[in-house]
Amino acid sequence: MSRMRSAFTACFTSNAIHDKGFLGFLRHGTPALTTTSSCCRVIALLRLHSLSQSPTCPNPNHIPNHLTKLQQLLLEKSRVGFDKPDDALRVFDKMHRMKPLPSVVDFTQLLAALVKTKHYSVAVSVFSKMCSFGIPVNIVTYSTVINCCCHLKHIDYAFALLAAIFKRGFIPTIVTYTTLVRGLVSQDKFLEAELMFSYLLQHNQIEPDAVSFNTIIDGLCKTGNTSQAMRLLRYMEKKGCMPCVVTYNTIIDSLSKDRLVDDALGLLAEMSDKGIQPSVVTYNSLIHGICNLDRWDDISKLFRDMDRHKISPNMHTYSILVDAHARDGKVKDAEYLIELMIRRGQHPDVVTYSALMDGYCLRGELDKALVVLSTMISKGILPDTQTYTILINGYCKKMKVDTAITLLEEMPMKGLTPTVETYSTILDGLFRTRRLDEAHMFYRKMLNQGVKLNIVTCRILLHGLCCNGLAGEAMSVFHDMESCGLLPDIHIYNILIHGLFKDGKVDEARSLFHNLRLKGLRPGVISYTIMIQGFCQEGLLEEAYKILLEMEENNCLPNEVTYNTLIRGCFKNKMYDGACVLIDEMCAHGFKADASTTSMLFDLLQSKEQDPALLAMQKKFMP
DNA sequence: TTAGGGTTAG
Repeated sequence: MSRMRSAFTACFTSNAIHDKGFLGFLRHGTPALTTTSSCCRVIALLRLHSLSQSPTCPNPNHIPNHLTKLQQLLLEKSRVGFDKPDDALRVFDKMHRMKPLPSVVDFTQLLAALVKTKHYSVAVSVFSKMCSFGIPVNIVTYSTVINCCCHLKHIDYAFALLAAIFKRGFIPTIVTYTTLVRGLVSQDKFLEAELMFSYLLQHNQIEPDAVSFNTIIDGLCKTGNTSQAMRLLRYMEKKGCMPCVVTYNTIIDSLSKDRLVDDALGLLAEMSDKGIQPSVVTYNSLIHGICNLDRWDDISKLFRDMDRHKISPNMHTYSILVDAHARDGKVKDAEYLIELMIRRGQHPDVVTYSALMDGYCLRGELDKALVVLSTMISKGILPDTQTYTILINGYCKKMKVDTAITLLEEMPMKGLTPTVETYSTILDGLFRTRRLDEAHMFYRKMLNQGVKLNIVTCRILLHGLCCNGLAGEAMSVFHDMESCGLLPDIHIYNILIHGLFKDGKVDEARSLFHNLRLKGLRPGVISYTIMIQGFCQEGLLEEAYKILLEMEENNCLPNEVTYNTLIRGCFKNKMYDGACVLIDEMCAHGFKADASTTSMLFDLLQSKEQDPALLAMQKKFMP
């Protein structure tokens, strides 16, 4: 197991750590910016333009007949894309033999057509052919190819192209820079993205528009800095750059995910004050957030609001609802929602069906999940990585880890790449079935394959070690985690404290618990209950009771599990008076004795022991 | 003329 530890360190030292940094120019005061904004004027002009044009808005499918055949083809293809990249290559072949040579715009449109159908690598190779044939390119061509490199995760190539732009004397535009910033964000390099954006602003290299602000706002939200995203929204307004529906949607979504649904609803109201029309995406994010809080009444309100705005629910909306019901165990309702969406002309996809499968797997009804899978396949919808992960989880929870591993091995043959979640699920399965050596080997394999561990993998690893009596090993892994800069959360501490108590390491458990606040973490009801259980096990009833008082002082109310744990502790330690008081207190809070407490109580009431406190208790419960 | 464009579901 110590090999597991060193492997763990190696993995984390090579991983980038998210930093909750925020825009330097907001933190250190605002430099002189000249954003009084041609961008806003452009937006305003565009708005006027679209308003005045709207009655006779040109048909986007209409192709003017003064264009050459080639131009017509390219215009059409840049709209719909090429089905087969080979077709684009053939067109390119013809183009570069034409005399006179088609214009740079024609060639750039060919690239745009490839981007449309996500054939990024083909676009890059066409571009390099263009360069070697000496076909002229311009800043738009470069920006298009930079975008392709970013999508291909070759951010270094993208920056090499920026260097080439400077070398050839072209001037990058806001689009070029925003594309690069977006590339950095998508590669988890948010700090660099932020640095680049604020540098460009400070040096007046760009006049940021809503899209460029949205890109940074998106990055802030994705790195857990929603409040900074809010500040940037206010900043862009102050600078006269109008936020758009996407700006709001990005922040509303992030707030909803942070469970701050009321703040998100506040932004919805703000949109309406400013005359910004919400979209179905706005509502979907809100519905998702509200579902997570089980505020069903609010969902009906939102649906009425959508109706008022003439916005119809789409596939995402239904999928969110299917998922919420399935997770809540209401699989029949989830099934009904799928029927309803079909009746309303929406087509459930792999996400929708997988959500339903997950619902069945969570209930342990693997057979029904498999029925959903075959329904899905019969409709021509192929399972994806997430579907496999859900099924693998279903099999692991049923202790059928070998079948789960077979599914994992099947994935590459189906063109699917398992994610860290897929691997972590199997790791959990191996630990649950106490196949420790295999868990170890599997973990090594994960690391060798370059799987980037996340906090959930750490939880599974620590939990697996603790449950198998290896709390000491878990502690070593935990210290490595800390020294590698990965921030342990409260769940990690709960797992460790529980494990340490199980191993009889009371002092270590106590000191971890006391360190929580130093680490900026707040113990929750689960943490306190684990402490109570641990102390009770060790016969330290006084300390256990002190924890109960401490949690109340800290406004963390004990729940049914907390009371039952402490009451059982009293029983075990023959503290029958205390148990009686606690039982009354528990009932006064509306909680009940659980099965295990009840059976202990029952046994005690039958007992022939002559303890005066026990006799008093017998008198109380069996008068 | 041509490019970034996002945001939502498992």
